[in-house]
Amino acid sequence: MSYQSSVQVLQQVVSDFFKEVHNIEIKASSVNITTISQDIAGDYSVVLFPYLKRLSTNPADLASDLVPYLTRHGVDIVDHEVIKGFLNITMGNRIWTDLLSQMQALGEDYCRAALTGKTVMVEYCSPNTNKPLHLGHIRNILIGWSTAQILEQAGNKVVKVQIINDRGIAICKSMLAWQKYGNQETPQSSGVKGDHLVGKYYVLFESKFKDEYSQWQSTQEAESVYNAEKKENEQQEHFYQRYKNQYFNLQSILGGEAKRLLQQWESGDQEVVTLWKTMNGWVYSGFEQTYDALGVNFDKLYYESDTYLYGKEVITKGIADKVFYTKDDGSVWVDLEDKGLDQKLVLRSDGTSVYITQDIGTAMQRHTDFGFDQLIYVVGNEQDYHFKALFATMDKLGVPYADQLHHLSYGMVDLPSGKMKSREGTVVDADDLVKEVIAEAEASARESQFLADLSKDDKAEVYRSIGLGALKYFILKVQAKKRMTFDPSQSVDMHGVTAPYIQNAYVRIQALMNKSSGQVQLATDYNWEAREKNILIMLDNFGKVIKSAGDNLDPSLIANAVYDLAKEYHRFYNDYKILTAETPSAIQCRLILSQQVATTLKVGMRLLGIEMPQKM
RNA sequence: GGCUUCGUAGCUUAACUGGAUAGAGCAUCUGACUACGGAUCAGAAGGUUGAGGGUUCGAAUCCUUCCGAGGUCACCA
Repeated sequence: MSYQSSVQVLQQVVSDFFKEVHNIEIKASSVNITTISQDIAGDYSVVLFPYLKRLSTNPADLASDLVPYLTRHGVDIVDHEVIKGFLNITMGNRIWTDLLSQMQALGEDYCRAALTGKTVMVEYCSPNTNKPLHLGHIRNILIGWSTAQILEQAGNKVVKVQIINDRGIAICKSMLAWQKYGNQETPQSSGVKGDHLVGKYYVLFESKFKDEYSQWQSTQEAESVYNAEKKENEQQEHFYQRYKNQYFNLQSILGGEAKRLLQQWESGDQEVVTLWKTMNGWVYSGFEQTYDALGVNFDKLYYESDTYLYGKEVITKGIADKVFYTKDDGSVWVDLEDKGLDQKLVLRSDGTSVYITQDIGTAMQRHTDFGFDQLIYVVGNEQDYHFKALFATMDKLGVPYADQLHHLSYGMVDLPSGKMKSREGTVVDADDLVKEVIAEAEASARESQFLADLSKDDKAEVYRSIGLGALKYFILKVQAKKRMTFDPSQSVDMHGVTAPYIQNAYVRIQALMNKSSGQVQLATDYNWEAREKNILIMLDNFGKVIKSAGDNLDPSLIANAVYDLAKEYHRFYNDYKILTAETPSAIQCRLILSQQVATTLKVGMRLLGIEMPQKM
């Protein structure tokens, strides 16, 4: 049995009306039912505008047919009014009691959708193994995790995966720096978290390379390269900035050594592979700690080192099938101009794979493994073009699931000073940030009388749920596609549109429940107040919000709905007595309403990855 | 420059996917129960939704031209 919302029922009956009385097909889901603002009478509004022309009638006449029909078919309307093209209806009292009783019977499941039978794969995080996770990853992780939870609640089977970019020149840089300057330092010997340790050597490499490059710039060789390759009127400084990558590839000593490591790795050199495994192992255990701290996990990990070869096979087959073409220098390309894109390289002239090669292989591997109905890549919007090209290429390859691939593109996180730049040391580290917000929560919760009798561990758990909740909510309440600014010097808010505000509503209800005695049962003779009906309408609508968040891949919809509900409840709580209400019926009904609010808040926050404390 | 995303109160943002008088929070000012838990509530002030034009019963939302900001246009990932 699943919950049927009152809006759904209304939509269906209105749709039936058009079919039966006017013989026109209007899908129930497209019937526009809206809620009504405070100062206009009524509970729901049926928008009549769209049908007026088609039926060549006016709102008043249409309403005078529709309202009796609705009443005849079980919709209890006690009052109605037509304003412009809006038919505003006020429902009978019983409807609200029935709704609440249905919700109560289903508990948390009232807003869980029926199973769709579909498998959705969500890829998120997907870090490189040469640097620790930062604020940008946190946004990715939270969006990915939350989207996965939402899709599951919406009735899908969800598989959470990531691709780990464990291969390539970047990790070789860290390895080389460690070999040269590391003195056998390990996470155990130094007490530094593994990913941070490897990150340290990556930074060290970059700084040594920078020294080498600037020294080179004063040599004769540099001078002649500049003269040979500069653009007209190009300043020396500007040229050297532009030339950096080529220098790394052509002249650099450190660059040469790093590239040799990469070649040795590709050819399976045992010593290099062992070092690679060891250092990646450090990184993985570091990442694992960060994931734990954030409360997220994955069902399956894919490693680029496994999938890139598969991608190359696909390319080779694709050449035979004329999907790809080869240039004189041996490089392989795909022509995407008929899809409004450009030519795209898929294999280098030396036969090695590039980013897109690996992604083609990975997608196919995943489809073989799980046969997904949808694959969602949670990746920043700087890669919009890459994913367009990838999907277009998959389509050219003729895979039947090409149109089931989606890029959930999210905006960058900026600092007040602008972009985060690792070179300038302005990157906000994920581990530091998590610690900081929890400490912040502790600072504001330490005085709380309600936590006095908790054990130290339980207190820590409360601080964690508040601090982490505040951080997660702060990030998830903003639509994913928007870029956002994060000011690390300002502590995360604890008031207003925040997780603690919502958690507080939940905690208040827990306190009510603990104080209420005995069985509570829904009284049938209770007249619902307008404010209570507002809450009921929100509860009723919550399943629809989840569906919409799933369809749009947008957790912010949940974040906003949960806040609206908490706010409405806080208002209600302030204006009405609950445990000391005037009549026993009122006490019972308000308690059950409160309980269902708490349930809904908990479900909603769980979808955002935020836990609810019992006390705070 | 091509493609692309975005532009809403001082700041951060919402708007049920085209619906009614654009709704919140922060910051500012003023108030509220001798606490069913004050991380709360009520009120004031703050808007030509970047600008112009169009589409229609109706536009922050769709189309179009400007203006402004970001991303991307690697044999990097």
